[in-house]
Amino acid sequence: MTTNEYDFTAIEKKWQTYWETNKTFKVNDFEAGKPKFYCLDMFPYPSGSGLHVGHPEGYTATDILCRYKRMRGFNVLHPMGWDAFGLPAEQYAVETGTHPAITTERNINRFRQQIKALGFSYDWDREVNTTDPGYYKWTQWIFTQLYKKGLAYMAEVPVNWCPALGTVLANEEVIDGRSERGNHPVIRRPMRQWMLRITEYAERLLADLDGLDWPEGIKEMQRNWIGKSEGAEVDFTIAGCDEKVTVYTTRPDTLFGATYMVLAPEHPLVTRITTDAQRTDVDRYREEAARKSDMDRTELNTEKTGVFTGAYAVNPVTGGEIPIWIADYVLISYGTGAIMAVPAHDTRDFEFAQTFKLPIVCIIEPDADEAAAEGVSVDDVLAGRACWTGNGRMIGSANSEGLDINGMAVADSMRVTTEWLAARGVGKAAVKYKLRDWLFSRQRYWGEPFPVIHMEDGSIRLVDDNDLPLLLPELEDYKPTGTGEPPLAKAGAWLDYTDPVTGAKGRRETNTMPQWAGSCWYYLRYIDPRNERAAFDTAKEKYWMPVDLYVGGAEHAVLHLLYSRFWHKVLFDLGYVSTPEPFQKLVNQGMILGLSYKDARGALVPMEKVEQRTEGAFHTETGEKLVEFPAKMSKSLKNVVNPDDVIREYGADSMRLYEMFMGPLEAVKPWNTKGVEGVFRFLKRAFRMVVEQPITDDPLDAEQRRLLHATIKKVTDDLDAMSFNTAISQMMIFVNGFSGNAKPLPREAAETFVLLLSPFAPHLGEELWERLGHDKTLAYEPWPEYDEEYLKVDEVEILVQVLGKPKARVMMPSSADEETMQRLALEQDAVREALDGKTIRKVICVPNRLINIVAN
RNA sequence: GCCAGAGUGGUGGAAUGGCAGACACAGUGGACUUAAAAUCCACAGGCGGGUGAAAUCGUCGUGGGGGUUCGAGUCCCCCCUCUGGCACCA
Repeated sequence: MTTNEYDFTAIEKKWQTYWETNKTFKVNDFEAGKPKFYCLDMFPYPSGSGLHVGHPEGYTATDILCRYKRMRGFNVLHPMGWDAFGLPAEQYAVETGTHPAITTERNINRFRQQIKALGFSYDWDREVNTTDPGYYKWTQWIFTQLYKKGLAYMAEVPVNWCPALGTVLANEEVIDGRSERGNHPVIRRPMRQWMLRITEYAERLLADLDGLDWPEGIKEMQRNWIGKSEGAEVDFTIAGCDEKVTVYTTRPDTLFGATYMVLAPEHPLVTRITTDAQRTDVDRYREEAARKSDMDRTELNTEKTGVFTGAYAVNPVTGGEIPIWIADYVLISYGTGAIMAVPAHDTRDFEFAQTFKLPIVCIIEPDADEAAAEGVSVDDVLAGRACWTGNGRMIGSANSEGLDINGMAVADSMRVTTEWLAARGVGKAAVKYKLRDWLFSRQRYWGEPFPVIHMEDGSIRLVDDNDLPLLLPELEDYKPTGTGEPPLAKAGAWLDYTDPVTGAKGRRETNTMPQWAGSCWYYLRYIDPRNERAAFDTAKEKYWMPVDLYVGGAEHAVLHLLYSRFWHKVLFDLGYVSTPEPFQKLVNQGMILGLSYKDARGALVPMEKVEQRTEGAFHTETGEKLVEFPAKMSKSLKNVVNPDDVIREYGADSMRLYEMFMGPLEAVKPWNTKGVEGVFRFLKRAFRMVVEQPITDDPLDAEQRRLLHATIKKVTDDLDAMSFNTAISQMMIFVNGFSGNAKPLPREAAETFVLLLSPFAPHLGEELWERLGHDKTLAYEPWPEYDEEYLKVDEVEILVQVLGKPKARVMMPSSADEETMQRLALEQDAVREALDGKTIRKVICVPNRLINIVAN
């Protein structure tokens, strides 16, 4: 076995077996005297196509950190599991007749084997699987907790129905009117569905973002998604009847400019206030709007449409009557579903008013400078010919009942108006969120069954905790029914329920939970994965939580991360978890793009049609010269890189190292297999350096010691900052310095280097450690320390600049003071020449760096 | 349209306001070899001048334009391009 070849296949197999049989990475709860470090990867959906190179990117980063933290004395929790419910397995089942449970198991086995081949230091005893009844028992239990707390309810809601998938989708799963998965058309349709009251947590989900160490961009996306706005609700009475309409506005101060009102077509008041003369038009418009999908409603946003109801509302500040219209640019689902239109100062209202010739009254005189900068004529705005949404001075905004906000600044005028309205009982300050309640049911087979029974008397009963898990029934036919009825409606006897005591009958819920359910709390199950009495032990939870580092793709910025935070807060309120937030620090790894080329038109060319010649890449058919243009890996472009191939060719350590060497973890980076060869060469050199060069016990010389300690410092600092690429560069510099034909290698340098390298290339690290004469794993060896003293050098090259231009480079003692530096600099011929005939005005000395002489 | 993030050699990328291009990839030249692979050594931003060839030298250069500074890839203002997200949310 001991050869002087870098036989990565044998080495990697040997150490993977060693770690597995010795349970090297088994982690104990409550390890005394060690700080804890909970490091979490977003667990994968085990698809049929196996791991792609994007998966190991984040996993490698966390694995390096975990190995580093162990060596720094931390008790590290680093688990892995499977997010295995979901649509692809079910669709595959429909197509091939293979039960999803079978496909899922097969895919999981493949994923596990591929992940293990990369040598990650997971504690495999803590593996979880969301489709395991022992796991989803507790997903169902959490649902019952939500229900008991009043956070789960059923409602008839207009949903995103996808006929092709035979299911409804959450708003977040619909992109431009099509399904996120599969890109099928989605239409709106009312259905009775389970909803979760995430809106009740909107304020806390927003406020608690501030304390999280997450990328600013992700936090901002969540803030935008929650979409808090502050304003006022204002009541308008309807002329000639007892009804009133409440509108929501963020600008109550513009009430004097409200010249009409618009209700969403679905607003319940529309039928009651519409006059007979207008009824035909209104009904027709409402029907059209109902048929339109969200996509149609937003796509056609160039032209405003609407219909007059024939009714009038009374403006509470002016007493004037304003016409009430309906238009689909007002959404029933936001605010109160009704707005007061201020066309002079709102672009949408302005467009609508122009289309339908409605009055436009200016009540903000634009700030002259700002208007000029925007290219807007103040006269046009004052005359109602142009819209002004910028700053200005309130005008024409006073009434005879004590409200006068003319000339006030915006903040004041809003406050005064709201107070005036509140005093008369016709308005109040209000806060609104864009966030909607979470549509939580799906018409699918492969998901967690709801632990719910619909009793014959119409009541809803939860399955008793002792009867959980409610197992998903075996079905022959899990095709969607097409009617919106879920596949579980075909489950026969499974559906029937009879109360063992009273004999009351009921039918089980046939919807299943969305894929997000299982992933909402998996990080808690890792803490105590085999607990049969509880989802997790609270003492263990208290020990491990919160997650110290969570790494995954940015595609989960709002969905998974918002849902998880919501469930966590509910569990927190119920006393089951000890922290208000689950994930203290979050890092998003960037996507890895595939190598691809585009032609002169900019069209991407599949890799099979690209021919490499010495002068570059060419199209095999047209002969056209192509330019490199990295693109998302896809089957159609034939640029997908399979980790198995890379491991076979170069080994897992090279794969790991390359993924980290490509660039910053967060950046989007193109894959280039040539780059793997580069790090592979580095590992081979490192191997030969330790194995072939004679190891001596001689002390290091000053230069060697400096390089060794500089490397410890750089690698340590870079690991703390997660700058893996520059840490690897430094190790390359180290090897460039120490390797060489038969050059003696001091033992201290060899051992230290192996320890530094081991988190990155753990198999090679262990192998070299063993060859250096150690008989047990290096996984818990103390991390090397550096000494600043050794980093110092006696002499440094100082750049001498004259007027900022480099003129000379001079070796100077590193301790040289400013006077010495200046004296030595002025001795240089080139410097004297440059200063000839000039007077020195100023000398800037940067110790150990440069000296700049300013003269004229 | 709005909100983030990013633009540096042929390529990936590096650089507490202090010599831009570390470290790699691709490339070129050389050594070893019957040959290739592997390995090792050297060169390597553009332009110009220079030379047998070099060194040396000059000059331009971090998306574009301004500014602050002795000094800007880095800080400030404006603009352009790309990527991601949101999008009639009153």
